[in-house]
Amino acid sequence: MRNYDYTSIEKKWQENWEKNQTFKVSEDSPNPKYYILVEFPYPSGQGLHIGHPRPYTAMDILARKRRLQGYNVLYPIGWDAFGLPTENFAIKNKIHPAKVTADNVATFTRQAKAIGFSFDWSREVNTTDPDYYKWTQWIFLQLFKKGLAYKSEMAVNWCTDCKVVLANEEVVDGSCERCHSAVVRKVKSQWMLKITEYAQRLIDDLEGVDYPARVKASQINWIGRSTGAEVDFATTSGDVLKVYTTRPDTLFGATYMVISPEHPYIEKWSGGLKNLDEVRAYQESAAKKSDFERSEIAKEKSGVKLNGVSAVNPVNGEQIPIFISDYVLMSYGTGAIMAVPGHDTRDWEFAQTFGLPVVEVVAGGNIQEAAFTDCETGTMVNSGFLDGLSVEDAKIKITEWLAEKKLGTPKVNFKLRDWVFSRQRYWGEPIPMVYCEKCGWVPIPESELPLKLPEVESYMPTDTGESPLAALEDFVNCTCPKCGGSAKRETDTMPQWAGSSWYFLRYCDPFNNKELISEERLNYWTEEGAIVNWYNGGMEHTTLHLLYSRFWYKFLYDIGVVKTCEPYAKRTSHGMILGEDGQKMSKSRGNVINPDDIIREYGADGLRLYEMFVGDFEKAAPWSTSGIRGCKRFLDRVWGLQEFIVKNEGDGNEYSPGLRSAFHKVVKKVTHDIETLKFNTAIAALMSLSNEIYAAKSINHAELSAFLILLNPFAPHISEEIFESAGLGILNKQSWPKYDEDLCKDEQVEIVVQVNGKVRAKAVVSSGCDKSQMLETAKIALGDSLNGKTIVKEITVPDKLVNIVVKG
RNA sequence: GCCGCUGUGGUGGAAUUGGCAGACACAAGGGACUUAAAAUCCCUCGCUGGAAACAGUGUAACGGUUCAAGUCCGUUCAGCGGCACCA
Repeated sequence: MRNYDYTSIEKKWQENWEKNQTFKVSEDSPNPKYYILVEFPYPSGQGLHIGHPRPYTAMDILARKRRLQGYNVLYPIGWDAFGLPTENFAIKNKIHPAKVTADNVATFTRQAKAIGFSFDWSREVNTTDPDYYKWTQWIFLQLFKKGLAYKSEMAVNWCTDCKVVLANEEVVDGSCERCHSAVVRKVKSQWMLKITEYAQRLIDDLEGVDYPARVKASQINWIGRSTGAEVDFATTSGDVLKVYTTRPDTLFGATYMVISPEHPYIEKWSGGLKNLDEVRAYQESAAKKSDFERSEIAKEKSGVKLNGVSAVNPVNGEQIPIFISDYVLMSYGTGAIMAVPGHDTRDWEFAQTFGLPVVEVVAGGNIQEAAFTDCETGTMVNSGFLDGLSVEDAKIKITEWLAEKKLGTPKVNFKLRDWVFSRQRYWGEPIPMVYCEKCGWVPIPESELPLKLPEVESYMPTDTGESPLAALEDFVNCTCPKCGGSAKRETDTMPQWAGSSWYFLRYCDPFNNKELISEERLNYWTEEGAIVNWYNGGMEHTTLHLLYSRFWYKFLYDIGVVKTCEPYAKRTSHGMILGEDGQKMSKSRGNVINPDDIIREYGADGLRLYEMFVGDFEKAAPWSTSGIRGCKRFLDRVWGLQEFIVKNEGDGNEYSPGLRSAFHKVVKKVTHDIETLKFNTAIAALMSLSNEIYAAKSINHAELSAFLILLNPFAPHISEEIFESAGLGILNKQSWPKYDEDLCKDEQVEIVVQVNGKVRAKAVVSSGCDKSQMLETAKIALGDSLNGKTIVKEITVPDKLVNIVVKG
């Protein structure tokens, strides 16, 4: 027997697959389709991270299994290649970002191929390819035409280090998701996408898809739906101050109002304000604060009373003061609130600070001590016609009352904000819009797509908040497509999330330059309410890419480009691979593992097997060098199985009697475990089976074939090699082994014999025997230990256990 | 604060969903082979007592349901993730 020379074996099979285009998929197959998707990587300069192979191997296992099960499998890959790190690297090293991208893609490709992923490389897409981003731009134009893309002057999140605007989703704990630098507010004119228009559907349609509960919960949480009412408060200035509240039932307890420091009424009222200087000073200090400072919870409530204007509580006619305070956000609801200090914690704190009256309108707590916010148990008091009602009933009654008096309407609100879609950087898709003094914002004609990124001298971001493209006069100056007059191009580019919001569609028809995707291809790949059957990706994208791409897909559905309203039928999420020290891998911690080193030392199959064996796929797992050694040891033993190969007796297709049930059981286990992402237990079952074969010192062709096919998705190279050298043919042309439920059972089974729930003996019975036989055997096994005791109860579980309950 | 999740040996983790807790590995210890080491193979391996058979005990803590609880229910503690001055 040859040595297990994994390096040359892996190379041999990778070349074989490439030459034979083994994993190339076409639409003319008679087999049922199955579309498996992994998140395409951002090709960074560091090369493939040791964490990448975890999800990619998992879905590769599924893809290989599905092919062996007779499906026409699409398992594609591509590159999400626009982005800041590439641009920054290009600036630092004075290389064009396109060149940096090409180099990085080459490295990633080499590494991915070396791990033996069964991607269909012929469908590779790259978001920075003009033939690709032509369609990203096209989608933007459709959004604009439907009024879902608009330019707006607004306070945005500005990363001081990246010098770029961030979407809300990209701000984590007040700092930049990517570089962790401080994020400040900056007023800028930005392209926005109306994702809020889809908020309700993004919640509702989660019902029909198979996502992990935590993913659904996160998205619902992020969208943040609440129900309540908008209520109009008249002011002494003769205006109507509209507020949003989830607790209209507490209206009688509203003793003051608060508006955001950015509220437009402040300008309107400025003439009549006696303390305008104080108000202005507060507005300024609020504007200076970063989002993080402003949202710090522990801090004291601050604010300024507006002297010279007050409001009237519509239910009881009482005059109440109006304050400005930064605890009221302009971006949520109406930017103004009615304050009910008795029943809202923030209002209570504010009232304490400013010595404002606290009125109890829901009995059940102690409002001297703290706000009583419970909606379940309280009873309405001090509330006129609401007195005596439960909170729930009071909400209904007051809402009806408000509607009748035309003072308020029921209202649903969302925390979700529109998506800030402009980035002031070079390396992104140009936004295909021009600004004309006469016509305003005008889309460029679709025939001019793609609007290519021009070559520039300097990619340096600017502190002024302008894109580097703004310095290019040839690019900026253009003619208005509508009136032919002179106009200027938009110089901001799209965020990285743009290209990834629809890439899975392009895989179905990657070279179509007439349409985003052809009708024919779309029909072929769409089924059962979605296009992608199974999408695996990181939890960190739950409220970013996953939400964005659902939004775009719904939009494409609305304009008739796709056939279903959800893109992904099933979503799963993998855990991270941590460093050996249990910390996140990072250069600064010095705990980074390089996949190239691992492949050299343990082989691609060893790496794949280890990453699948390391633990629960959905949980984070620390890297372990001795752990991968164990997996390599198993592969060595698999190689060693070749010593025990014997010719089958009989017709040559049968498992040997001694291993028959073991094989059926393992086929069943591996078949099911892959579907539920329990790769670790599937591998454990294969290890056990291998140990049994070692004990038997014999494996016939039927057994070897089944064993190798089961192992193949996990360790494709070694399994193909042994399969071939045993004269069994080409493994990837075989079909997935079947199991027989009846043959999974052993003829004799060991049962546990308990007395009063404690194990007292073991016994062997024939499988499936009846209750009386089990009891009889159990009593023999117990011997005379039951003497003198009264049997109270006898419990039997078929093929498992007998429990005899005794007294005395 | 709200929402979601998790807690099992020295370690990663199993346990057909209520039926022998610790599968499969890793680490450790002992042995075989070797001049030696590596590799490989064999044995031991939750804790307590015992030479052993075995007995007791044990799944974060306490309580409950049940013939039977890691699994179900209640309370508490600890940790992780998401949201968060969102009215």
